[in-house]
Amino acid sequence: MTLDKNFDPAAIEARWYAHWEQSGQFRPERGDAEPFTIVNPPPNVTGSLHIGHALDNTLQDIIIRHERMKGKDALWVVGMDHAGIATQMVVERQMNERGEKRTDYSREDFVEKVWEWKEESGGAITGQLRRLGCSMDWSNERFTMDEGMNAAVLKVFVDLYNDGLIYRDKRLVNWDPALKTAISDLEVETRDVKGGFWHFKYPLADGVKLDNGQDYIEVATTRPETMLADMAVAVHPSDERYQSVIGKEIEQPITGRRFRIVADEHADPELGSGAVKITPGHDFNDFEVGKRAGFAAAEMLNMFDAEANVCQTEDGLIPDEYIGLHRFKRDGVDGARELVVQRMKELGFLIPHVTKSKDGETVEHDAEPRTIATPFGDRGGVVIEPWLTDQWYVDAKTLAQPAIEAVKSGAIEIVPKTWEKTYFNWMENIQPWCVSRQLWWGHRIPAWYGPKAFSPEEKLSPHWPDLSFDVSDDFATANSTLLNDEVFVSESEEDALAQASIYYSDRIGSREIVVVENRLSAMKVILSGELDLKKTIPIWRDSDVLDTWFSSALWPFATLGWPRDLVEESVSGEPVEPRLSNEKHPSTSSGLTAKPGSDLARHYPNDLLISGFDILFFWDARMAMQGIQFMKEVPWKRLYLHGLVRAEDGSKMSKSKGNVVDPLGLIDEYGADALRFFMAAMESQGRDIKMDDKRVEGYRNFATKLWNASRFCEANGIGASKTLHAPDAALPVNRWIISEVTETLASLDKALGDLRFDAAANTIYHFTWDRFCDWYLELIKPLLQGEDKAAADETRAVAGWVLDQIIVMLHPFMPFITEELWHSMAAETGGREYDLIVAKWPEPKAAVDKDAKAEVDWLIRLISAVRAAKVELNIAPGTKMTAHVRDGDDSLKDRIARQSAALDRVGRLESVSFDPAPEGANAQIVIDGATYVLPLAGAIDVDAEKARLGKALEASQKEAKSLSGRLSNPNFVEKAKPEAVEKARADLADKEAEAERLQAALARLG
RNA sequence: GGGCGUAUAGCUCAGUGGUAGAGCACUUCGUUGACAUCGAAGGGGUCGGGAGUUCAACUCUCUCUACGCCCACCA
Repeated sequence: MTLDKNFDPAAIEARWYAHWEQSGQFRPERGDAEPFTIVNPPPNVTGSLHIGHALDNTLQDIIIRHERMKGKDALWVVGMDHAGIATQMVVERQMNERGEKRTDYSREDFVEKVWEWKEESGGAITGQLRRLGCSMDWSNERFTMDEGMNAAVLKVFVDLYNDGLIYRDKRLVNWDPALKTAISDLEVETRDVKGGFWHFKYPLADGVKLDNGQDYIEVATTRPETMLADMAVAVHPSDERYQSVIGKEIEQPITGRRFRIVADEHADPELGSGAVKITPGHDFNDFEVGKRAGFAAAEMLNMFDAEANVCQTEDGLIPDEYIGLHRFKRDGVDGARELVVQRMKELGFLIPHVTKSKDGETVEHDAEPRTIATPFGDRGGVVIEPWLTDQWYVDAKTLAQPAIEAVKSGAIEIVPKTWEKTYFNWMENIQPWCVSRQLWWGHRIPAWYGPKAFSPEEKLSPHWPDLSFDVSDDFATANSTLLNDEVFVSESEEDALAQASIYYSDRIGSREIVVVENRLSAMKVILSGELDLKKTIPIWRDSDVLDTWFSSALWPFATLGWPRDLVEESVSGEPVEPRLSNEKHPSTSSGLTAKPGSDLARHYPNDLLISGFDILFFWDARMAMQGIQFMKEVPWKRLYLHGLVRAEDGSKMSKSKGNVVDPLGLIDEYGADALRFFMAAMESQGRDIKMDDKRVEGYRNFATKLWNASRFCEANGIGASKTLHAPDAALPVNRWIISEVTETLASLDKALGDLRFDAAANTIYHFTWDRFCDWYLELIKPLLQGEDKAAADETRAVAGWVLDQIIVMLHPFMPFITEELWHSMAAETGGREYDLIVAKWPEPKAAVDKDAKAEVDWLIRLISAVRAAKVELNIAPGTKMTAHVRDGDDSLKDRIARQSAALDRVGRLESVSFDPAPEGANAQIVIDGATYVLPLAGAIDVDAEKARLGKALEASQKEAKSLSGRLSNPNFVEKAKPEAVEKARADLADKEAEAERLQAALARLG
C-alpha cells in the first residue's frame, strides 16, 4: 500500500504546488494549440487573501484547469495592483507611527520608500493564492506599475488626450479632506446620517419687501456653514410668492455680502419656504445653478482649504473668528457650522423649529431633526466636500457608447444576464470620470504646464500643494505675453520640452525651456529671481497621479504586451472601425496591429472574465471601454459576475463587525480542496454565498471518501488505467458504470460550459459517492474475489479506468488530492507519464448501454427494497434470506443468474428461486412486473408486513388514481403534448399492475 | 425616486409547464478488513399571500407582503 490510512491535505498541498510551479506546468508550451485566456483581477499589493478572493480565484482556477486539460493554450494572467490610495495610506501610517510624515520626504524619496515597502511586505496574497491551489502563470507576473504597464498607461493617456477624450477642467469634484485628494463618483458612498435642517431669515436689501410685507426670505439648509460662501438665493421662476423680488438683492447677515435672488427651476416650491441659498463653490446643485446664474467657475467663492477648514474667500468677507475653524464639530470641538448657527441666532435670523411636548407645551429647537443622505469617501471615511479644483477627466460618455453596443450585440455576454440592465443603466448615464489624484504613489500624469498656469490672473483655488503666498505683479507683467494656459501632454519629458520650445518660439521668440519639479517650485524659482524669464521659460510637470483603476482598466491587453508588440498594420493605413467581434489580430486606432503569433494577438480578446459584481463599474466597465478604444475589440467574450461571500448569519463580512472568516484558517482545518469544492458547490448564478463551515467539513469528508475508495482499489489490485478510453466490458455492472461515466462527463462539461459551478460540483460529487462508492464498489466486491478470473480482470480494468476518470474530472475542483491519487494509483505499475494537471480531459465516446443500465437499475431497486423491508420488519440487516419469484419471465431468470453473487453479497439474498414459496407468513416485494416472496420462518410480525404492503398499495393506488383522472379529462388527451399523454398511459399501466400485485400479496397474507 | 434580486424540508440552498430534490441537522439500526471524516433505512415541505394564463403552474403573467442590494442632486 502506498496510500496512508488517513488523508492529510497539509502533507501534500505544498509539495504538489511547488512541483507544478517549478516544472512550468501552469503554462505549458502549447504555441499551436487553441488559446484560452483569463486575466485575474489584480489584487491590491497591500492585500491579503479574503474569502471573496477565495471564491473568485477558485472559480477561475476551475475554468483554467479544465481548459488546460482540454489541451488548450490556457493562460491565466496574474499580477498585482499598486492600489494608489491604499498603499500610500499603509506607508504613511507606518511613518506616522515613527513620528514622521510624508512631507518630511521629497516626492522621490517617499515613492522610493513605498517601493521598498512593496518589495518587503507587499504581495503576501500571492503566496496565499498558491495555498489555494491557483494555477496562474506566475512566470509572467505583472504589476500595474511595472515597465510595460507604465508604457501602456502613458500611451493611453496621450492617445486619449490627442483624441480629445481626456481633458483638464475646473469644476466641483468629490474632495476627500482626510486624504486630501479628489476621488471619483464611484469612490463616494452615501450613508444616512442624523443631521439637522436649519431655517434662517435672509434679509432683503434696500428696503425691499415681499408681497406679504415680509422683509426677509426664509431659506433652509442642512449645511449652515456654507452660508459664508453663499452667492445667491434661488426661487422657482413660477413661484408666486417671490415674483416681485427676483433680481433684487439679499444682504447676508454674517458676511454682509450682497447677492441676487435668482429664478431657477432647481428651487422646489413644495420644499420648505421654496427659496434655497446657493453656494456654487460647495454644492453640486448650486454649482449648476450658479453657472446658470452667470457665474464662471473661476468666480465661484471658495471657503475651505484642502482639509475642509475655513479659509478666507476671494472677497475677504468672512469674519476672522471663522478662519481656521473646521467645517463642523470634530473631536468635540465646535466648527464653523456651530458658530454660524450661534451667530445667526444671536442676530435674530434663526427661525426655531417648534415642537409640542407631551404636556402640550411648545419647545423650540435650533434645527429640525432630519436624516441626511451624506456622501463619504470610501477610503478616507470622512464626509466628502465638493470642492472647486482643476482635475483631469476622461470623456466616459464617448467611450461608453461602443461598450454598450458590445453587450447589446452579444460580442460580450454577461452571465448571469440579469446584470445587463445594471450595466446599461450605468453606462447610459455615465458621467465624466475624474482620473487625477493628489497622491504621490501612482502613475504620474504626463502633462507639463507653461507659466501662465500660475500667473496671478488665474484664480488660485486652493490646490495641493498648498499655495499660501502671493505672486508678484512683476512676474505678471513680465509674462503677459506668454499667452494661454498651455499644456503639453507627452509620453516623455524630452518630447514635452520639444513641444514647448516649438510653441513658445512660434509665439514669443525663442527662449530656453527648463523643467522644474512642480508648481510650487516653479513659483519659488520665479519669485526668487533665479531665472531670467526673458531668457528662459519654466515648465512643470503635473504633480498628480492617475486613479488606480485607470491602469487596471488596461489589464486585458497591457499585460499581454501592448503596446510593445504592436506592428504597422500591413493591409492599409486606413483607420479601423471597431469590429466588436471575436476576430483575431486586433489593431489600434493608430494603424498598428498586434504582432502575429504574439500573446497579444493570440490571447486578446480574453475568453472570460470572472469578477465580483461589486467591481462591475470600477473595473469591468472601464476595461470594456478602454479595451474597445485601444484594441478595437472587446476585452473578453464573456463576463461572469459572482456575488459576495457573506457571514453565516447573512450579514456582510467586515473587520469592524469582527465576523470575517479567514480562508487560510479554513484551508488549515479542512484542506484547500474542501474549501474550493465548497466555493464551487455554493456558486449558483446570481446569489450571494453564505459561509457554512459544516458544509466545508462535508466536502472534506468527500475528499476522505475518495481517498478511502482509492485505498480499497489499491488493496484489490485496481490501479491506473492503461487506456484512455473505456476498456471493453462484457459484465453488465461494468458496462453500466462506463455508461454512468459517459453521462456524468456530459453533464459536467455542460455545466462548466454554462458556468454552472454548483451543477458541475454536484454532478461529480454524486457520481463519485452515490454511484461509484455506494454501488459500484459494493457490487464488484464479489467479482474481485470470485473464481472467474476473466471477470475479475475485466472488472479491475474497468474500475481502474473509472477511478481515473473521477480523478481527472474532479481535478479542476480538487487539484491536490487528485494529483496525489493520480500518481499513487500508478505507483505499482511504473508511474504516470505526465502529471494530472496536464492530463487529457476525457471525451465522451461510448453510447449509453441501455440494457446494462436497466439491469443494474433493477438490481439496485431490488436490493434497496429488501433492505427497507428488513428494517421495517425488524429483521437484523445481516440476516441472509431466500427469495421466491412470482410472475418472473425468462429474462428475469437470466438477470438473477447473472447477478446472483451481488444479490448474495450486497443484498443478502443467498438464493433466488422460481419455485413457489412455502406456505405461511412471508414478506413480499413488488418490483417491475414481478413479486419477490421472502419466507420468514415463524418470526414474522404479520401485522407489520400487512401495514407495510398496505402503505405501498395506497401509494400506488393514489398515483394511479391521479393518472387516470388526468387521462379521463378529454382536454388533457386532446391538448397535451402526445408524449405527455403517452407517458401518463404507460405510468398508469405500471401503477395499476403494481397495485394489483400488492393486492395479491396482501391477500396471500390472509 | 428608479432598477435589480430573493422568499422551496429545522438550517443552507438546487430545481423543471405534468402531483418536489441535495448537503447539514433529526430518528432508528449497524463495528468479519476502503471509509464511523462511515454504512443502511426513515421522518419532515398545501414550493411567501392573492389573482390570472393553461388540459395542467413550485415552474409563465400581474399584484400584494417581507427582506436584501445597487443607482439617484432633493436644499
